[in-house]
Amino acid sequence: MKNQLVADTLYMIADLLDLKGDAFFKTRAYRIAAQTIEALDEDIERLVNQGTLESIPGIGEALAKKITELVKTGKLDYLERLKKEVPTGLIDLLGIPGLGPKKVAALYKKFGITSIQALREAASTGGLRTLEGFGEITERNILRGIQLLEKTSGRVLLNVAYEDGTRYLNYMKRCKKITKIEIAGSLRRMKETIGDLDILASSTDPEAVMDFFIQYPEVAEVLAKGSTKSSVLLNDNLQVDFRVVEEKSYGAALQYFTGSKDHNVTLRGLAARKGFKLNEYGLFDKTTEKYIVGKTEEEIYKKLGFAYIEPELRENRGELEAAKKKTLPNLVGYEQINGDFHVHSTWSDGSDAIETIASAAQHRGYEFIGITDHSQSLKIANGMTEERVQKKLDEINKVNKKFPDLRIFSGTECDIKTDGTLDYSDKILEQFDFVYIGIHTGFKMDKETMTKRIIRGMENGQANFMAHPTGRLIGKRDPYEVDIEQIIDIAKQTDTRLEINSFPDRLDLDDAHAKLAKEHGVRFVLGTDSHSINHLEFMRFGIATARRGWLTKKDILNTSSVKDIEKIVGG
DNA sequence: GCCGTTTTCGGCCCGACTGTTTTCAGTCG
Ligand SMILES: Nc1nc2c(ncn2[C@H]2C[C@H](O)[C@@H](COP(=O)(O)OP(=O)(O)OP(=O)(O)O)O2)c(=O)[nH]1
Ligand SMILES: [Mg+2]
Ligand SMILES: [Mg+2]
Ligand SMILES: [Zn+2]
Repeated sequence: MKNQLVADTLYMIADLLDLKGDAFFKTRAYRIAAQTIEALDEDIERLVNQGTLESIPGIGEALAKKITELVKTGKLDYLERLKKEVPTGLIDLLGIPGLGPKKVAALYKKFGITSIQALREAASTGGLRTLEGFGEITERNILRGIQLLEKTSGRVLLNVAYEDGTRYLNYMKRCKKITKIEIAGSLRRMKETIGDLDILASSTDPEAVMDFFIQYPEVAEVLAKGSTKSSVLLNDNLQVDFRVVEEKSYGAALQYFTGSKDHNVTLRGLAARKGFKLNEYGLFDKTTEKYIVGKTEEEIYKKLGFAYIEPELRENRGELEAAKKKTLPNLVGYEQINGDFHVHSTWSDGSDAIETIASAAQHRGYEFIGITDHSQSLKIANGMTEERVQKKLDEINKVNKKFPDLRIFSGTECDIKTDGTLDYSDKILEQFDFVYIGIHTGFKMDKETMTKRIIRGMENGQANFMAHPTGRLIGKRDPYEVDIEQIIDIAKQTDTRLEINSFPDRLDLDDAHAKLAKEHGVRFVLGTDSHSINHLEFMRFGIATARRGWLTKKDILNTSSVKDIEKIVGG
């Protein structure tokens, strides 16, 4: 797929045009198109060949022409000419916090600075202050910005941000001046990675609350501090943005601060067309400026003609249209999960015994737990030989008797070998209550071979669930090459449920693929892939991913009763 | 550059904090 290449090229053009000082709305159009293409399920090459690029919102005649040239020739004349005008090194400088296109362009025009190294030298020798709009403090801030850029690690996994956020919130709740407080931003939307934490509070004494906010012991640096808004950097380099408003604005502020940005921009645009003004202080009459509502999110969406939209859906992926038509799905709830299908025990590479896992599962209020150890060829993970399988089944029977209120399902995470056959004979597979199949070795295959391999696995007849269907590890490993649309079709045909693996660095299927699969009639299971009982809590991130994929209770087997699950597996 | 049940031209979300400025531009949320 060339989608990412096309998107990256459009982002680059947008940056270069910004640096050139081109019209803001033009560069925004490039970014919107880039974003749309990045999120596209379809192969852009197909659209190019069909000549249907312009059917994509945000792509018109001019962009379609450029994209077509890029996809067909691998080059884009327009970009080559731009690069001659604007050095691409300037794009790196845009990554420095506090520096935008105007300042970077000024630095280039006046001093010929095109690299971070050159900028650092100029700033540290006091060489920038002669430039209009630049002073001593600007020089210091630039040096600090370069340091921040170099040490900051980018985005963090959802669970890391979740823990940081929970700790900060617990600290803030000790502030007596706060009447309401909660997490907003991408963490409230439960996105798979988080760029920074966003926290909202209401108070009649914002200054006192701001002081309390920056007193948090984990704060390494205060980046900005005002009466309604402050930002800090934590010791672990995560940034935290904090806003304080009055209670009558709390709902409007929560709506604003939860985002996403695209959702907000679209919603505000629609509000304006109806004669309103929407900002973080409330919904106002555009002409009289009169406050209409703002205390709760619900009343804002309602006044604008929308059903309430759950935070996980606010990505401008069609939720506003659905909310208008009142066709939003009733999302699966965080409390509706009765158990976990994917847990490793000491029989393979898990660190806890089956009985320990059972006890932890019961403690979580689960009605069932599925023990899924690795299959025989996965020796590196202590995969189980067929003889050991028998012993493990015996143990599960015994432990089941000790836990009358918990059903322990005997499962397996059976490897799909490179030729698409499964790692156990049918005779063995039949003895498990359920069978997960998955790819664990031989990731580097061409798309067609990998797709055939997985399809053969699903068509085996013994497979119930497909584990982590794309094999990605967020920030560490790209998904293997696979035709996900074909996998989805065959999953539907063979009644193989696709997993939403809930381990934070997997979240696989991801939200967008889950949505796509659901639209094709596929059903799902959630599994944490726990290798220790401490991982069982990752279930919430799998549920979040399911919600972000517009899934409902009935899409997910884990919400069923043990009796109903037994009709499908383990029967 | 895109887009259209008020428009094919003229809009395109709206506001806080900072530094350098004497009234605001730039950057960021
Ligand atoms: N209306 C409006 N709201 C914005 C804009 N930029 C950000 N916001 C709102 C929506 C965002 O979710 C929220 C927090 O901003 P962040 O930059 O932290 O983004 P977010 O948390 O969504 O993603 P992140 O994981 O932090 O990158 O502020 C904007 O340009 N306009
Ligand atoms: Mg954020
Ligand atoms: Mg933020
Ligand atoms: Zn596993």
